[in-house]
Amino acid sequence: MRTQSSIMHLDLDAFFAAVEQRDKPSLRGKPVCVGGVGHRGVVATASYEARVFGAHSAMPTAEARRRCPAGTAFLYPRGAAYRKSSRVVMDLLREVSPVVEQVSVDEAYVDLSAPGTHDLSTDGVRALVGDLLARIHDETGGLTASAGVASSKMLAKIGSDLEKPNGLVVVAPGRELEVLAPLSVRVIGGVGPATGNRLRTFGVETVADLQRMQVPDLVSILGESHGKGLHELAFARDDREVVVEREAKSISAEETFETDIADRHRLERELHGLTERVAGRLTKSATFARTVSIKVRHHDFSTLTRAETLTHPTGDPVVVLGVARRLLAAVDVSDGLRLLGVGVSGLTDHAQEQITFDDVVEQIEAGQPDEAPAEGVTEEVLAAPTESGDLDTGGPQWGARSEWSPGQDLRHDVHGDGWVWGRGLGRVTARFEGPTTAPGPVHTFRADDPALQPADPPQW
DNA sequence: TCTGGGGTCCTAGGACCC
DNA sequence: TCTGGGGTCCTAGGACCC
Repeated sequence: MRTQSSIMHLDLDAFFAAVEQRDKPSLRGKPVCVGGVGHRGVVATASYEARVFGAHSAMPTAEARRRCPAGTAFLYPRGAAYRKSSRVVMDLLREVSPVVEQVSVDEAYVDLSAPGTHDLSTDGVRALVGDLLARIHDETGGLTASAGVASSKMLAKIGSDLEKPNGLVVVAPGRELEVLAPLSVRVIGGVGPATGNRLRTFGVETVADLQRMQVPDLVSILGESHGKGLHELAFARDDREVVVEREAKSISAEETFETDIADRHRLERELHGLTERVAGRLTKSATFARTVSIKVRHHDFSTLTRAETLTHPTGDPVVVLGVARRLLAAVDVSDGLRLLGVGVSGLTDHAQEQITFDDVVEQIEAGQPDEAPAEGVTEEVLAAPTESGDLDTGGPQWGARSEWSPGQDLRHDVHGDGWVWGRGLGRVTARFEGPTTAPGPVHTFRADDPALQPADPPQW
């Protein structure tokens, strides 16, 4: 904990939904849910208008559809559009201080003390961050953010949430416990539903309750690390620094299928597509992995993981696929799988160690040729067409197929720039408008109308 | 029509080594 | 025919975060 309020946490308000409303004027002031729109999808972000009806992040989209009125927009995420606005915001943060820790696409910590030139009095911080929020609004075409500034990461984060949206809370040094005590234990990072319930059975609901607990009791309830850590945080003792760069520790890809898959051949094709995505990112980041894992979810939502560690790091998609196939082969899929995933961990940026002749002999003698693909895996298999189609084209994620997806940007030869309102039965309905136009007209086309093209996100 | 996708960290047990 | 203690690596599962 610092003696000055010099750590800022910034959070963009209902980010995905706000970008959609910025780029689609007809949706401004209306309920919007962004996320998976299929029957197994969940909401990633609900606009404030949709929250009024009870929609929120992580809610099944089917449930959100039930709660929200007709005319509510349900849109696939447009990752490229979000990354573009995110970049603008992060660049603005770096103008304030070079020490910016980006936590996610819409969230970051900033060490305001790093430049050594800012006035860190409460009034000084208010002026500095107030200006920053105004600049973010102006340079992103109207997005708003909320900020908290405090003596620690924990309090800064809590502060940014207190007056959302478009809020600014500066916790003056010395006032931390006062702010913290009456709040729910759930505001503390790391206290989720399970820990919250656990604590409630011991009569602990607020941070003040938590402060009255003895460390040994907390440790017996929550375990060594969590128990001690929580006791510290309850008294606002938090020394975590703002760190600019964090190296990735794992890379993974997974997919929930529209309907469960029991067919091994189809699962193999899915595994192949997922492995391609993972290995592609491995290659792109010039890293190598030593552990390959798969993840499987059954119809009843029971989930298992299986992993295998290689003797040498690899970046070879054929090797990753070979291990993944071997792991999948040992899993019972007869009841069908709801989800399949592939991951790599034990990442190093060193090139693969040179495999010597002796190593190979050793492995063969041990009957464990783990650098070699499993039986039947060949380059040919890897080159086979995949279920997921074109990979990494910057197109929509979240299970969106190459079909038109709700929310997607498009261009029509005559009508110009617009977006997909809905599709089905070989038709696609589009609205022609953009961030700087008035709400525009709607037209319906054949889905394969040659006058219709996918387009890049618009400039606001 | 219940429950996405991409991550991090922690725990616990077994293997193995000294 | 009884059984240490510590450390590390690996696997599997679970809580949590956005």
